[in-house]
Amino acid sequence: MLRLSKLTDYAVVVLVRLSDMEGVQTSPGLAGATGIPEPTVAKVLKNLAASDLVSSQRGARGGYRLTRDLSSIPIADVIASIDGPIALTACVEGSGSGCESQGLCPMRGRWDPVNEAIHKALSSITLADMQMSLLPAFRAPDLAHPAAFQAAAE
Amino acid sequence: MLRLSKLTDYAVVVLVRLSDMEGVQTSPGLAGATGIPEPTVAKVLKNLAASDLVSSQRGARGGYRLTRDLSSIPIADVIASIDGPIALTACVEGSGSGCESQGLCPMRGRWDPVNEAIHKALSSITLADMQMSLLPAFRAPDLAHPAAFQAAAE
DNA sequence: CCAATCAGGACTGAACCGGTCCTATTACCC
DNA sequence: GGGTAATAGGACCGGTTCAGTCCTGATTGG
Repeated sequence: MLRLSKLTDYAVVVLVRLSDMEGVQTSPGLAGATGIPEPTVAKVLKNLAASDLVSSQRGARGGYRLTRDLSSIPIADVIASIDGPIALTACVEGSGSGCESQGLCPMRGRWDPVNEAIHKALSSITLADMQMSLLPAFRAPDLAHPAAFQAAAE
Repeated sequence: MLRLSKLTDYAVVVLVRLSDMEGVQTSPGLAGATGIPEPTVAKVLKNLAASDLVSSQRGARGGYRLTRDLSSIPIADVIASIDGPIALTACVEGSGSGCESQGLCPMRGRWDPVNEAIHKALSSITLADMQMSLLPAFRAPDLAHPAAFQAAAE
């Protein structure tokens, strides 16, 4: 299944949206433009800022801005920013329960080639690629862009 | 994070183990050989049998057997067998809630290139590759192979 | 006929995730 | 200088999903 968190999808939406708009954008503003609830947008942006995918400016008239072009942001970076490091096994991401302590981990290294292949695949796709794969209808005329199901709830 | 289910890891262990042994193997036998709890092994084998990765023989003296060589089993098949189809978004795997009904899905197609890249990456790695990437110490002398943490609990 | 084994589903307890909210802290503007 | 608008960074709760177990059939060999 390889489930990807929904937050990561929101992050892509927000980043693409951010590239469509000029200047500094606030998180309430982006929430309105994307239809994603404001607290959620804020959470996503905080994570993205911590990973330097966007730069933040505090205070009144503050907001967020892209630090680089969409074509310079591999999707792997976005996933790593929201979901943490890309790895498939619990073994890799320090669950720490008995694996290292025993010195003998049966699955040590087994998934390494797989992780590597996935990481490589995700690094070769940029947000610009994903933006292009969107249907033209959703490519941000004004605010018809995002979460239609959210809009229905309002 | 891209979490992969633990069952899938078990499946790899069992399949590799199965290729090390001659003839038909029972699920209690494989449980003993791998250290994985028997009900869990049985569950995994049922799924693998349903996907034709192993063939089953019922009745007394029955058991499981590999249907093809490890080098002919891409890891993508194992993941699909245990975790279901490989797709990252909830949208793809029929959650059905309002997405299609509205005719306008904002994330429609956005993740397609990513899914495709991942699927391709996972299809290019076979179980034989994963077997080789194991440390020699764990490559099945007798039953030193698997879950060391399980063995410790017995 | 009996025992061993697979088939298939139901069930439960625990972990994870999405989403919200609250309290600082910073910077602009009057 | 004070008020306001915005980010920073947590803590927190509810729902969902998953790992693991068990139970009841169906099948086959002795």
